[in-house]
Amino acid sequence: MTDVLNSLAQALNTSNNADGIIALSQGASLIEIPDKHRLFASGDICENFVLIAEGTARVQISTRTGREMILFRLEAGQSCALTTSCLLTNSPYYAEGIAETPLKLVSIPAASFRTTINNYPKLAMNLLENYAQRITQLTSVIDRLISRDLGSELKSLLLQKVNDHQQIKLSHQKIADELGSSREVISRKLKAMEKAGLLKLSRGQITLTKLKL
Amino acid sequence: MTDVLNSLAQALNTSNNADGIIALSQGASLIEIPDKHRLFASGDICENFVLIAEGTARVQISTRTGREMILFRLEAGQSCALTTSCLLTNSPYYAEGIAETPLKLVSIPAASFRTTINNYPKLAMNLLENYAQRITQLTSVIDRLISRDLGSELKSLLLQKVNDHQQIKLSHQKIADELGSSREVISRKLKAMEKAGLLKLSRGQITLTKLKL
DNA sequence: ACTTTCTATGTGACCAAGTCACACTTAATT
DNA sequence: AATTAAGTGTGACTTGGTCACATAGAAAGT
Repeated sequence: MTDVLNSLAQALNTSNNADGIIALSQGASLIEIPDKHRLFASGDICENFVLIAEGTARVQISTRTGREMILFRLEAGQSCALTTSCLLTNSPYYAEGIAETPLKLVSIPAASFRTTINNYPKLAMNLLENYAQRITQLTSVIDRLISRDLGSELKSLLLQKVNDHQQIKLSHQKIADELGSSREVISRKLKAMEKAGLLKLSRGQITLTKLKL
Repeated sequence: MTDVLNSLAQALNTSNNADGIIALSQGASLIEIPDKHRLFASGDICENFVLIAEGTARVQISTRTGREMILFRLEAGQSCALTTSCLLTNSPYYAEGIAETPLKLVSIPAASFRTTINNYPKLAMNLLENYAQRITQLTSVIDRLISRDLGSELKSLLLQKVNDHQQIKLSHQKIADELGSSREVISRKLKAMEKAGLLKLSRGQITLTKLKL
């Protein structure tokens, strides 16, 4: 149980709010999740409030045809806005959550969550700030989707993911998933950029030669 | 000032939390806005927390080429999630807000907002529930965008907007704006549906004949 | 080393939707 | 009646997504 408390304190950044932590911890449990595990799927009903104590996860949405798009990532100390949203509106998930590393989660049953949040403003504030971030991120995703300028989206993703040796170690499929596009389209765009001398392609890796923002 | 308090109480649904209302009202003001007025534009910095006391507004995003897409609408008693989000993350608006009727707004300067929200959990809870709704709506917008099945989107919009006489009184441009599409595309889709005998087109109005969900 | 089996990539054909440019039509105004 | 503005129609073109494959490279087993 000390683990749970520590994780909570660390995650919520509220060492000075022991009451809140104790209250929260009634019914709370610490869960360990392996890498790549699916935390929730589209259509699932949300039954627990979840806070990430350790690791990172991604939240993505996908189409019938198997195309995916990453909405945002969650780091330690963050709660999933979708989860809270589903709890508060009693609606099912629209998206799915996947562990990108092994995770430690603090899980609190919906019932305890609803009562606790009323008593502990710090938690509410933490959630609010979290929401604020997500709203901004979601709006920017929409902005990207509606603009449909895949070329520049691709460029900035490459620049964002490039390592110290001018390399990007991602398959075309992973890139497509990040951008909500399809593998073939990304392959073609990259091929064109290679022909233009901006980069060099090899299996599972892209090496930038001239590409600047 | 009584007006402000009444609006606040009504909007927040917190008649039993007079303290909060009074605290909030320090620096708060009641603003009247005419129909069609632009409340904020993309790139604006947010300086006030805003709560709708009366009327409705829409929040939309637009591209360079002039295409628009409605993200969600705000009714009386709701705060704009984008506004709160911008306040909390200190980031500019990504979208714009337009009055769809004459509005009465309660406006609270950013400074008062930040301090007040810590003291009044009810307000935080109200905002949280609001956020929860917006997250759901934004996610569903993304879902629609990524699926790109304009045909069925169009159908359900028509069914949603149809009046008692099987008519929809919207220009093709307005429909395109709701769906984030372009006028020409909507015109063509509608034309095709007319040829298929599902509806009848006339200037500024569509009459459904056979269309069912 | 060789074969099987993944996973990653390349490519053509086709389709859906957005963009551009412009014509045409109906309604409102002067 | 003439003019203006708003709404609609349409062709040509472009981008991006889908489908159906072919090919290539890596990894693992025999």
